[in-house]
Amino acid sequence: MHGDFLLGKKAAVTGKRGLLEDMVLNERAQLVLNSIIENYIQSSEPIGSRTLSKSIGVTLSPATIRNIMSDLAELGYLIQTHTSAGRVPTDKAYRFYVNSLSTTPSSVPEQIKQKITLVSTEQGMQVEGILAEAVHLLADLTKFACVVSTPKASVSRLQRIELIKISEDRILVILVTKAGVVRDKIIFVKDSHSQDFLNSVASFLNEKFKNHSMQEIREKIHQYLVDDRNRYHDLLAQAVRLGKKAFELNNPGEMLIEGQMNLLMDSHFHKQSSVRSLIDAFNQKSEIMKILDDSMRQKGVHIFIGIENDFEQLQGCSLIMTSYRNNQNVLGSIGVVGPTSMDYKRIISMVEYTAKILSETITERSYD
Amino acid sequence: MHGDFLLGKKAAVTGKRGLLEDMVLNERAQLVLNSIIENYIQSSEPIGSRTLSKSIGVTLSPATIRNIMSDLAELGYLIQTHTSAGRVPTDKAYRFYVNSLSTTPSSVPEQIKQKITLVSTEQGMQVEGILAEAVHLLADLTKFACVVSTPKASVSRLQRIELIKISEDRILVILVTKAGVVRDKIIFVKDSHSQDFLNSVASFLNEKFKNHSMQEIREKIHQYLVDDRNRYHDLLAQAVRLGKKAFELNNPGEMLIEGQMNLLMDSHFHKQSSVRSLIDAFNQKSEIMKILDDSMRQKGVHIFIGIENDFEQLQGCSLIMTSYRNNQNVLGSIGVVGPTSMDYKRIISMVEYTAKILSETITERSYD
DNA sequence: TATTAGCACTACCATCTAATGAGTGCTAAA
DNA sequence: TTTAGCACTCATTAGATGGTAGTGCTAATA
Repeated sequence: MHGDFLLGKKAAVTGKRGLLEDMVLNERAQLVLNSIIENYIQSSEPIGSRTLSKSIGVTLSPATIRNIMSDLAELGYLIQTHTSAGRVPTDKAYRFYVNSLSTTPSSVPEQIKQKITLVSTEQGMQVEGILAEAVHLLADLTKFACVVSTPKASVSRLQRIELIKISEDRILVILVTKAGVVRDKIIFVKDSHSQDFLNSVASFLNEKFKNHSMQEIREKIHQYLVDDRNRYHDLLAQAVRLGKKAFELNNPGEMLIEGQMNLLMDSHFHKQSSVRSLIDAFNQKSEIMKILDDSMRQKGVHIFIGIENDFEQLQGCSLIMTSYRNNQNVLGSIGVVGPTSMDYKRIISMVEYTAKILSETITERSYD
Repeated sequence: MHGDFLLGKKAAVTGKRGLLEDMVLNERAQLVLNSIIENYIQSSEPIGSRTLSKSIGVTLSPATIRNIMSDLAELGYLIQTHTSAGRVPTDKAYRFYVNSLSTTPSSVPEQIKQKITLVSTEQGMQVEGILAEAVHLLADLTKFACVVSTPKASVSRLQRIELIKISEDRILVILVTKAGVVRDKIIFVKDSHSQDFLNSVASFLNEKFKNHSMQEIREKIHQYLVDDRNRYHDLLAQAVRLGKKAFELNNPGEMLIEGQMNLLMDSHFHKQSSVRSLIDAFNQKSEIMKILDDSMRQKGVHIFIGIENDFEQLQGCSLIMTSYRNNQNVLGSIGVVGPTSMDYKRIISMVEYTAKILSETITERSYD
């Protein structure tokens, strides 16, 4: 088998070719591969041996490069669109590239830093407005599609609850969280309550639960409910009953998408007929929401390259996701959806920095 | 000058060719023109005389039709993409077509009626959620882009105001309108107030202004401010001062857009390089907002065909807009953005019917 | 033994050509 | 007034061609 000589010392020593975790590309192969990837990211065109032999730093003849490329192809890092075309990186290659990037954290160019500022905060805007601005900004800078999830109410702590009588059987619940998010919903009740009574209930709930997380509150209410002692106390009993409904989480979580049109303009998607599947992808918000939720739970930037996406319709894309937070909690996540051949270095740094600024802005805004 | 014979009796009698309002196309010309338009709407391809002579009901030879077409072209109803191509309707032709449609109000096919139902109302969703569903539905049915403006706070009447202390200098204002819209914003104050005090102020404002429109409230507050008598009453004075800030309208009004991607898929925009300008159009939300606002003030369906749009970037599109309302007020508007060659009959009826259902749903939801 | 030069081969791409066909305008006949 | 006939136009398509950028393989070289 050819290709063996690309493997680093470890593999050479062990000689076991099947053990992939022990196999490392040798230095020259890495150089060639990275060079191909970076060239391709720039030009979006298949890279040939001659082109590469010029652009690469080291002097290697086209023929040598051809040998290396041939082996890299055999290992699954490169493919050819047709026999006489140059080579194009595979998802596996991008993964390799991105992994090698992550060792050296990229710095954001000062020029871009200046562009990433959020002004909405000055206009008395609420969290949602700030998120809208952030995602718009990111879409504008990257020229890809960007998504952001709105803060999960469940992780945030209660600032205040209001109960407003709408009709005999409807009550408007307004929840204000410490993170600066205002959520409202209608609950339906069997017995009519006066607004005065609702005020008492609300002030009871406020007193009892202020600064507690929604999760905690739900648990405490559950405890109250199973606890017999409270039955004789009418206000308490009603408060708990209403509170249960009020704090039930039933909003599936929302997200903002911006710059979908950018993607459709992108030549990578334009050429392929994958446009349709992209559109479908963005219409199925629940799937994208799932990805955003996942990357909320992890630290740092999270990257999904092509086939790595669980969501099939996005397997032609790469996703770069990260979370944002206030000083207390991780609130949600923000990220970019673009072609697999995106400029990872640049985009990662932009997403990272935008999330940082967003976190700072929202922290400022928090009600603590 | 040829073409004269197409003009109806009126014009023939007066003989004045310059007076366009007196000039009417004769019956046969109308038949041909409408036939061309309907054919083109279906096929999206230039219509030739032979094709038309077959599809048209009356027996007219291709040659005759050619003569008529030639004259219609001269009058500005048709153009050719190149000398030996069939004819394509102009914006003027669509305007003629749409005007002739409006005399016979179109009925919505039962099949489509069934599809236009809003389910979000069952899940305790608020107005914004219902709007989101409506616009999504419309985009899905029409396969074009759809927009809807959220209810203007100013036209709606106050249900309740809440003031929540956030920090020493920030107060969260929550406005609940009768239309079922909850709006929140932060106001900044110089002097710190206790939450108790804010509660008093809020209950004063609620008592004083409940059921009044925001517009009225602003006027009344203005009166209070210029009225000297109130200076001695501290609570009142503070309430008015805070109320002024709280009721200041500073939200530019929001809108939801859905199905932009549909447009980019549409062959009409794909062929032309007008895609870029479309993207720009949707990024400049203020312009679209203006159109939505305008059509809020008028009754019935409002149609803008191509060049008729004031907003230059949309001059390659047609817009079909109408307003929605609760039982008290017109709240906002909803509509479709599509190619000028859209199936007006179908789309108009869909927009009309969706707005009707939306109005009914929101009326049900209103807090009266 | 690793590298390189040379060569035959492949497939895409832009350009050109010719044929096709749908359409027009014009004129003369019905 | 309508229609048939004819010459003409122009977009589209299919083949043909040369150029180019790439490959793989082999033999020579360091």
